[in-house]
Amino acid sequence: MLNNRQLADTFTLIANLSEIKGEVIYVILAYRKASENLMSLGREASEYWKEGKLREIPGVGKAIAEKIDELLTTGKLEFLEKLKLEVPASLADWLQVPGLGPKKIALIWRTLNITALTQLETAAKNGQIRDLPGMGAKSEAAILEGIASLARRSGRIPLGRAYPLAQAIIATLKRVDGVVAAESAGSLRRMRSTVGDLDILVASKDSSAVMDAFINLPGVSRVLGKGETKASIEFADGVRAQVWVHPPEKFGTALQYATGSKDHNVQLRQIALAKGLSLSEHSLTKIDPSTGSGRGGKDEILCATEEEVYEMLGLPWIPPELREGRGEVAAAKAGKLPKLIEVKDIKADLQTHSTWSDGKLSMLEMAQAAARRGMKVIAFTDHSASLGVTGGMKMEDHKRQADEIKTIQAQLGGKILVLHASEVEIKADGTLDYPDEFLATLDLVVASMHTGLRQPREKVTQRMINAIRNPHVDIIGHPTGRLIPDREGADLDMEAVLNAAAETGVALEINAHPSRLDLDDMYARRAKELGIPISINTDSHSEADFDMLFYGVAVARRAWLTKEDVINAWSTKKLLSWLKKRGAAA
DNA sequence: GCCGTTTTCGGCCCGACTGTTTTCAGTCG
Repeated sequence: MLNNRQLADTFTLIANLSEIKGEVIYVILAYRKASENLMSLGREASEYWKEGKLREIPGVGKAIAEKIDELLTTGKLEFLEKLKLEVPASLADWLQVPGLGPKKIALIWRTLNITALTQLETAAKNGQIRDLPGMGAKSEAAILEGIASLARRSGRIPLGRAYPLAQAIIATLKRVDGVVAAESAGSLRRMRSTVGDLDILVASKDSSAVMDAFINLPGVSRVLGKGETKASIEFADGVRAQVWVHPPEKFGTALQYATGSKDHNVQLRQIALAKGLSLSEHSLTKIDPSTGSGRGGKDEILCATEEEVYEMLGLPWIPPELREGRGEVAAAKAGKLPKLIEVKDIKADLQTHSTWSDGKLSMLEMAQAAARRGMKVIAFTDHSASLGVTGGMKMEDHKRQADEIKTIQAQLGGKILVLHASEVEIKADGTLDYPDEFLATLDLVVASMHTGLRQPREKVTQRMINAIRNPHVDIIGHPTGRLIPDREGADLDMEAVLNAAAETGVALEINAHPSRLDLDDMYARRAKELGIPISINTDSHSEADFDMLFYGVAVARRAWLTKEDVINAWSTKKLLSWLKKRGAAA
């Protein structure tokens, strides 16, 4: 059974090949839209399919629904096979080359009759590109550069790497004379778990000073472009960044525009149009009814802040994490935006590790570090025995750990409550690492999978559901086991997993470590719909790890979660009573 | 190919930058 990613990849391929073929652009946009929507769907499309409700998926109409049906029934798609005969599938890879688009690809392919990326490289080296109509020596060099940079780049950049880098760039740009403000934009500001490049927006009247500072940042290997308002660079490791500079009085429209997402912006522009306004990164302009076009001059409305932009459209300001075109504009219109959870709402960290397993610090040091960050509760979830590489704890070790907790609790006083817990392994055979009688003695149990993640869907799903059904388990840790950017999560039937969680009331974790961010925002949002409590934990192994919390909160915000949805934001009293009730259910 | 408080046909965001053009096409976000 194909999952959403595989379906989405299929429609992206159709879009890419169709574009090279020269299909009308709106057909291509429709396939792309369907692909994006499949990727951001909280449930498997196959579930909709079983219910005969494929067309309820946004962007899926008659034609695409039929294609999904064929793919899920037969695993193949006649339409795509025919398309590949017309346009070789390897040409789709060429689109990855920066500066190469469908038109140039079609021109080169049809004229030189080559289809492989290596052939393209050879042709460019042999000077065969420069003589094609509309091309020149520079285009040829750009293609070679593009292919080389493709080799350097390893796909999207994990947020955990992009965020600190962007903060450093912003700090540098803020020191440039004349700079009033500098902020991240794009998917980075929306806090997606991976970003394509770093987008940064600067407010200043003097754009050239900013541009100079930008292209001279340490580590810059190439300047990809530089104009009056926009410049783009590549670092030696292949990471790309671009900066926009706008005068302070236009910063609101510019930041709004640069933050996206594309979908969100399209919806805002439509609202603007309905009000007789044209929204651009520069301003809102009244549309002249006689020409249908915007006019500059006195009809221009400038917005220095984003709040003003949204206000002009009759909307409350929408937090960037929600701006994915997933219903936030309609919610804003209806006054039904959620009051999103914030870092300061988090009062408990329910997955942390100490020297009892693979943590770097003692429980006392960890508890003090957590208390310094405003935590009122910390649970030590040192690994269970079977996870040998982590120095997992044997059952008999827990007596001594419990004694140590009594001692440090006395030292810590009322500053922070220490819970005796465990991150117990969901073993490959589906059983838990400790027997139920022992689990019942712990304050809190997190159950996680670290091994056997590549098991077939049915087996790994059943294994997860076993753990969810164990009444002693309170939280499922990093449910899919994905690692960004290296490892896809287990092939879980997430709808079945979420339904089981909804039945038993177990909490699902959003692991805040930027290499995990697991659950992701789509599943976390679906979990909320099903009434499943969420737990945001840092999984800290050292003091610095506690500062990763905001990444997890960002995922929760992207999932529309409020503090009521997250057990770590509950009062200590409510949290303890929830834990007690779960114990009593056993 | 999708969609509907412009509703079953006719729209579908739009501006910046680059390289090739001598007024524009292609790419990108």
